[in-house]
Amino acid sequence: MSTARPAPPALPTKDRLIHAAARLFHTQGYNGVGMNEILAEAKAPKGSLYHHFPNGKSDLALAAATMASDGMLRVIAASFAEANTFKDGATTLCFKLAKLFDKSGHWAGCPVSATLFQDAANQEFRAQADHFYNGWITEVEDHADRFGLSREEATRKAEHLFMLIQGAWQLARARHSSDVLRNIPQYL
Amino acid sequence: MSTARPAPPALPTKDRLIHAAARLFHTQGYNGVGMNEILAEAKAPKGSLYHHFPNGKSDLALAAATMASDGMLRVIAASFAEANTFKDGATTLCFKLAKLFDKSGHWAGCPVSATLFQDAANQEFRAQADHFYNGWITEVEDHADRFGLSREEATRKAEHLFMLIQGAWQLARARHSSDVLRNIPQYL
DNA sequence: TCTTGTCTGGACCAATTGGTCTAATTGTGT
DNA sequence: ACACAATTAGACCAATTGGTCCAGACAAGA
Repeated sequence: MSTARPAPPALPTKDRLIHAAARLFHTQGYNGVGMNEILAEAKAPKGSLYHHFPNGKSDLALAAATMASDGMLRVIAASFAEANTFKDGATTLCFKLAKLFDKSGHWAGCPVSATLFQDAANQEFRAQADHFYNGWITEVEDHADRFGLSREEATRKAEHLFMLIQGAWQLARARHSSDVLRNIPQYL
Repeated sequence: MSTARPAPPALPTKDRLIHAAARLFHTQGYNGVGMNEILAEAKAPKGSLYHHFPNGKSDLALAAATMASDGMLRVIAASFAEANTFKDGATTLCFKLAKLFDKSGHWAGCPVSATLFQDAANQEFRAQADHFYNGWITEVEDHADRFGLSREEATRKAEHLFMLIQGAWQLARARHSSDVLRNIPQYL
């Protein structure tokens, strides 16, 4: 048939690289992933990588973390969009994250810390991580505002939720189970 | 003076290796540390390392994590030992950890996850991390018992504290500040 | 003193790391 | 058809990785 095309990669090379890097980094950590591994996963040659990301691995890490952070913002928005109370939104968020964790094979870590918490010397990575985290907290805060909470109370609740999720996620990895994520709402 | 001795390394080689590995791992992560770096830090030759730790890097990581976990158990015990309420003990613990975080240059991560959360394939590491985390939680639980809480309530409170500390620690790294750790008690 | 086992020192190794470079190919506007 | 940039392909590189190996230093018991 004339429709037997070689099935083009669907995504442009640059995006395939970012997606491959994001997946590998947040599963194995920045230092646990080699360029060759990323290249193989993205089915791209070395030349393309250093064409799109002149600074190599670190550029790629920043791009991957940015994409992951944007995704998290969307999950947060979707969770709170149709909620009637803060706790409702937070509960939905926890369940959505638990599902994502399960889909990753009960292993993936926080995409931001796994990708950007490299070593004490890399201040650029640290600053970016701070920026992403604050973005998530602000997003939750803004939704909390909608429920009539004061700004202080909104900040307090948003940071509390952030900590619980990060902490539960860590425990979930160790236990290979997302139960602890689903149990978060009892602490709110 | 006759006391100008060459100052022997004070600690036996094996312990120097464990200490060096522990410090480097929980600052740069398992994959961010090379054997040469550990050897240099511990001032030990390669032969000694593979004599004391026949399985090399992974043996060393397990030993380092074990030492770090024992240290954490002692910090927990010290915090709750002279406390009159659960919240008192938890507060002391948070302040002690904040101090440790500051001493590390506002950067060190959780010694267990930084050392043992390598990749999905390494089940031995994951199981050990689970074991250490449960040890910490049980330690807190036992102290909660002392204050007359039911077993369910003790477990609930201990896990809650664990999550808050882990999450706050993550945020503290990104922000380069231990404030968030000292603020934990307001959520208890 | 001689021996036996523990520990140290470091040369050496194959494999992999992140990265460079250039030649070819592909796409686009004229 | 042509020119010109954007992209791809992959050979190649120095440096580093975790690990092996063995000759010798050292200590303790006989």
